[in-house]
Amino acid sequence: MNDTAKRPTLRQRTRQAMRDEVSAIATRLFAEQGCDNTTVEQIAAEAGLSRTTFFRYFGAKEDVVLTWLEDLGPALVAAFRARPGDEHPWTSLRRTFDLFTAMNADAPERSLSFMRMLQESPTMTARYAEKQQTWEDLLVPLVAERLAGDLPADRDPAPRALVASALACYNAAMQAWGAGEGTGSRDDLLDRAMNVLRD
Amino acid sequence: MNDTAKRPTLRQRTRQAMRDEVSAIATRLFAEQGCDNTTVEQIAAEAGLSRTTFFRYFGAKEDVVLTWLEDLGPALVAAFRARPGDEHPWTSLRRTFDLFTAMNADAPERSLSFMRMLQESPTMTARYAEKQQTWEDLLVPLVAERLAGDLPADRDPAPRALVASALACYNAAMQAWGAGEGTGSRDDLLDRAMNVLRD
DNA sequence: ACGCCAAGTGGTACTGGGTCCCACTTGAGG
DNA sequence: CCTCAAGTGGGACCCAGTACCACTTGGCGT
Repeated sequence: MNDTAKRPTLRQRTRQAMRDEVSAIATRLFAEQGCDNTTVEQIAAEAGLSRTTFFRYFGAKEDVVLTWLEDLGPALVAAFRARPGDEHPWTSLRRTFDLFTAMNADAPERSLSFMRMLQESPTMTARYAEKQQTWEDLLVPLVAERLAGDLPADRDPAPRALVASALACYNAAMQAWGAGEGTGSRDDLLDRAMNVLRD
Repeated sequence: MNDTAKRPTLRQRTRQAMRDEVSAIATRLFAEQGCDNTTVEQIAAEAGLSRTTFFRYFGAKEDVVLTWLEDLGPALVAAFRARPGDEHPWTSLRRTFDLFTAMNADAPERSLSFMRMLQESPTMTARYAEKQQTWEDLLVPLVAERLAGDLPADRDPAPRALVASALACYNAAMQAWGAGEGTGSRDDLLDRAMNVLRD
C-alpha cells in the first residue's frame, strides 16, 4: 500500500491507458461530427465501456478532451516559480506561457482542431474557461507575493487582474492564430497581444 | 403593425412586466437556497406559470437573473463611441466601464448578492462569462478601428487582447470588492486593477 | 357584433447529461 | 482457497432544454 507512491501500480497504469484511449476516440468523434452532436452513449459504445464507467473516468463529457489541462496547473506554477523574483510579473507570466506555445509545436493540427472545437461549441468553451480558472487561482497567490501589496491579499484586485489579463491575452492570441488557420508564430502573436497592454 | 415601433404595445409591456416579476422571484429563490438547488419547476410554480412558458421567456435557467446584461451591450458600444478617437483604447475602456460602476451604486447589496451567486454557482459563472463574451465581441471591432492595425482585423490579437483584458480587470476588481463585503470604492478598485497593467 | 388570425399558454413526451445505488466480477494478498 | 477492495454494468432517477399539440385570448377588419 505504501509502495504505490514509488511506482504506478498496475491498476493505475491500466486506468491511465483507458483514459488515453477513450480520450483519443472522443477527440475523433468530436472532430468528425461536432462535440454537441456526440452523445456520451456513443463515445462509451465506441470505446467499449458503459455510460456509467465513462462518468467514473471523466466528470463531464467535455472533460474527455480537457483533462490534460488540469495536469498542467502544477507545471505552470513551477514555471512561474522558476522566474527571477525581481522580474516584472507580466514578463514572468509571458515566459510561463512558453509552456503553452511549446506544447504541440510539432503538431499544430492538434491545436487547430482544438481551437475549432472551442469555436463551435459554447459548452466546451465554458468548460475550458473553468479549467483556466483553476490556473488563474493557482497563479494569483504567486503574483500577489511578488507585488507585496499594501492591501490584504484577497482584497487587492491587482494580482488577479494581472493573471486574468495574461490569460485573456493568451486566448486572444490563440484565437487570432486559429483565424489564420495556423499561419504565423504563436509566440509572435502572444508577444503582440501581451505587449499592446504595455506599449 | 408599423406603429409598434413608436411605443411599446400592450403585449410588449405585459411581457416585460412578466419578465421583471419572474426575475425578481427567481432572484429571491436563488439567494435563499442557492441557484443550483433551485429548479425551474419551482420558479415557475412560485411565479404562477408553466415550465414551458418559463423557457419561452428565458432561454436558460440562469438567464432569469442575467437578461439585464444583454441589453447592456448597445449601451457599452455607445459609451465607447462617445470617447474621443485619439484617446488610448485602454483609457476609453476604463471610462466605458463607468457604466458598470455607476449601475447599482445606490444599492450595493444587489451587486453583492450577485457576486455571491457567481462565487457559489459554477454554472452561473459560465453563463455570465458567455454574456461578457458578447460584450467583448461588440467592443473588439471598435478597438480594432482605433488601432488601425497593419494586420487583417481578425488575425490581429491586439484588439481582443485589450478588450478581454479590460473585462478581466473589471472582474478582478469586482471580485476583490465582493471579498471585502462591499467596502471600498468600486471605481478605485477598478482603477487599481487597470493601472497595474500599465504601471 | 361576428368571425378570423396571431400570439401566448399549458401539457405531454422526448433527448441527453449527470448522479445514485445495487449486484456482479476480478485481481491482489493473507 | 478465502477475503476484501476496486472496478464494472445496469437500471432508476433528477433536471435542463426542445418539440409538438391543442387550447385560449386579444386585436382587428368587415
